[in-house]
Amino acid sequence: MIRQGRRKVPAVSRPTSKDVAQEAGVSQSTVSLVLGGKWTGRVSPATARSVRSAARRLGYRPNLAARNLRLGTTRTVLLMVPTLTAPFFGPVYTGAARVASRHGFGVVVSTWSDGTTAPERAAERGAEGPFADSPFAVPDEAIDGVLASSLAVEALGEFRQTPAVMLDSGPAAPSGPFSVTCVPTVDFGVADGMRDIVAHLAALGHRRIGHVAAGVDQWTFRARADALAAGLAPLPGAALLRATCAIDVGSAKDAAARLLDRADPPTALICDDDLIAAGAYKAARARGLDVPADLSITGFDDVLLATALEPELTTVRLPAEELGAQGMTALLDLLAGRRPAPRVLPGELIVRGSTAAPRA
Amino acid sequence: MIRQGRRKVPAVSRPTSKDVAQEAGVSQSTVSLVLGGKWTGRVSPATARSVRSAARRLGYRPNLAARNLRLGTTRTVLLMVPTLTAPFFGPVYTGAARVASRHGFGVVVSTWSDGTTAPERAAERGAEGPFADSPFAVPDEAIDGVLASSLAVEALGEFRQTPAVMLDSGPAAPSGPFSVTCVPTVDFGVADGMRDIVAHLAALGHRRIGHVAAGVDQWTFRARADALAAGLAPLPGAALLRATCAIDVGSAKDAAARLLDRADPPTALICDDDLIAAGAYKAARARGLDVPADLSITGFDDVLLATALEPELTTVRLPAEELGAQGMTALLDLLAGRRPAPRVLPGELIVRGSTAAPRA
DNA sequence: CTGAAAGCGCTTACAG
DNA sequence: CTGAAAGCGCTTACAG
Repeated sequence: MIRQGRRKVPAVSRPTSKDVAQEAGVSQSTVSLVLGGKWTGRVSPATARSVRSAARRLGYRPNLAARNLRLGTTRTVLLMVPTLTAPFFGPVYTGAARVASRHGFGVVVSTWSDGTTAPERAAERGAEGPFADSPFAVPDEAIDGVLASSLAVEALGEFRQTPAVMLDSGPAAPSGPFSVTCVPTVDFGVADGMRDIVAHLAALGHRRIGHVAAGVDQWTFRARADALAAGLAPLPGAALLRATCAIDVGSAKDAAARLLDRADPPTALICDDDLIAAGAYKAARARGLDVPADLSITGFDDVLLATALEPELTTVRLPAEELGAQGMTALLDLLAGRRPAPRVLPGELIVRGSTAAPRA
Repeated sequence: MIRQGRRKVPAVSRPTSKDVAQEAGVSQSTVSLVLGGKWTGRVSPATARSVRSAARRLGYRPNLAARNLRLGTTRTVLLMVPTLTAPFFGPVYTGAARVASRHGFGVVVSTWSDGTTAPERAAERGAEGPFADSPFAVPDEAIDGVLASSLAVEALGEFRQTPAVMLDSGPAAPSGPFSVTCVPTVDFGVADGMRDIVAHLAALGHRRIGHVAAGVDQWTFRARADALAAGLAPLPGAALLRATCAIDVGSAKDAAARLLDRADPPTALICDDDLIAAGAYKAARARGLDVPADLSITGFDDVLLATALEPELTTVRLPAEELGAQGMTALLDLLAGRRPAPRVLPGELIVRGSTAAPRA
């Protein structure tokens, strides 16, 4: 009986394929063939039946570690996202896990801004487990591929050998150890979404626009800023004011306040994220400004919060769950030796109650 | 070279402990001893050094499948939660993953209400992978233990052999295949939290109280209802009205509306969840009621949404991340052969802007 | 149609 | 202080 330092061996050990073979009166190979679904033409139907019933009787489940060792595959994929505490990435996980499970793959997730930083983690793990020098909770040998949110570009260096797909990182090469051609991407059409927002606001009559921007140097936010500037440029008399903040309600409130407290405040606030929009609502309310009568506000993402706010938020819906699903599909393609084409998921402008014509 | 149906073998295979041994001019056993940290007194410091540097030079990472097979352990734990799309469980995961990673354990998560039901999943997996008859994305052989949200009680039957810890399921026996004594629990002090809410509202002068209750038959919600009734009972002239809903904003809005549209509407609404409170805000606004002047509203959980609402929500903070962390600590204790005592995490009343004295 | 055997990469008694 | 060997439970040529 194996006995590891801190762990008791289960009272009764689980049946193996050898046990099933014995029970069915056949060899281990036959059991493997039948249970692995590769028996047709090689094992008689009667034998197959008896193997199956023996397996059921014994409650046999194959040992995955053994299979993985033999096959050199783990059927596990790593999802790297900044956090699971904020609203956006839960659905990304859900979508990814859905398609993974459909193909017999599991998903483990690694986050790096949930309180602990990567280096701290490395130290923590090193303190206890051997070989624990990866900054991530999941060692790279345990996975077949990685699905990484764009923020993870540098971290990807860790997994140089591992097939990867980048999420929302833009069509250009991430500035890491990778070239364009080797990392497939799935992106949102954020530029189109921003153009739709600008067009919507312009049609309502807004000309002085404030941009409450996420202070994160990332393709997805640069693309938003660029599209906003481009969309506003042709409008006669248009002005663009910008304030930058972290992606949280408090920081966003402050940034919005800076814009609203100007001598010439904007009549509309375009926010890079729904969370930022929530902060903008607060800044408006604190100044007695009615949304949307005194101030129009827009968001990005369409997370649950967007419809919980009052009035409900006009925003661009980014299909987060679909991002996870498409990303996983691309990764599975890659693992199967195919070359997935870059994909773009269109954002959709959802007009709700937070936008209206500016006061005359 | 191994070659599996759908997967290419990596161009250059990863170095094994045998390669390291050769590079360092020692045996495989010595490599294992050194890298496993069990060498002191058994291997000379000089040899240890040379093994380490050989490992570094080759970029050696141990093969986890092999280690798991040998040790009969996976150092992986399954977290079963209803969803990762709603706000509460992200932090639970974060807390669990944090302590797990500190002990060299990984966490995989399994959700069952994210669109797909368990039986559907089983069918899906069966369609592709062999042996895929578990309803969960993670087969039970691949894990050492499970951390399960109370909603998962029936699902736990799947993992009869596996050490488990229940989260927020109450101190009594879950009505599944387990008895009290065999499943450790970590619970929230929801009854105390509810008592605090009632006391707070009563002190403000409220007597007609509406309970917008989650229509889920679960210990945590039954405990809230019981504590509410118990807290109100001694108050002279107190009345309790109840409406039931699903835990989403739309359903909650309808339930709150039913209470507010009565001839004798309540002056305060106690909601079982912050999401439900958001629905109550909407029902109030739709009727032109000011919160908190015309109607006080309280929530439960203190998710991000609570401070995004306007006015900010008075609620009971349930330390979700701590639940995950404590649960994982208990599970790790269990795996180490210890008997973790049941734990209760106190909720804390956070008074914000959504509660005030009723109108005279 | 079926079985005996090799081997995936580790860890750990055991023998020197 | 160090090495040779067994064995974890699978899958897959290979031989009958």
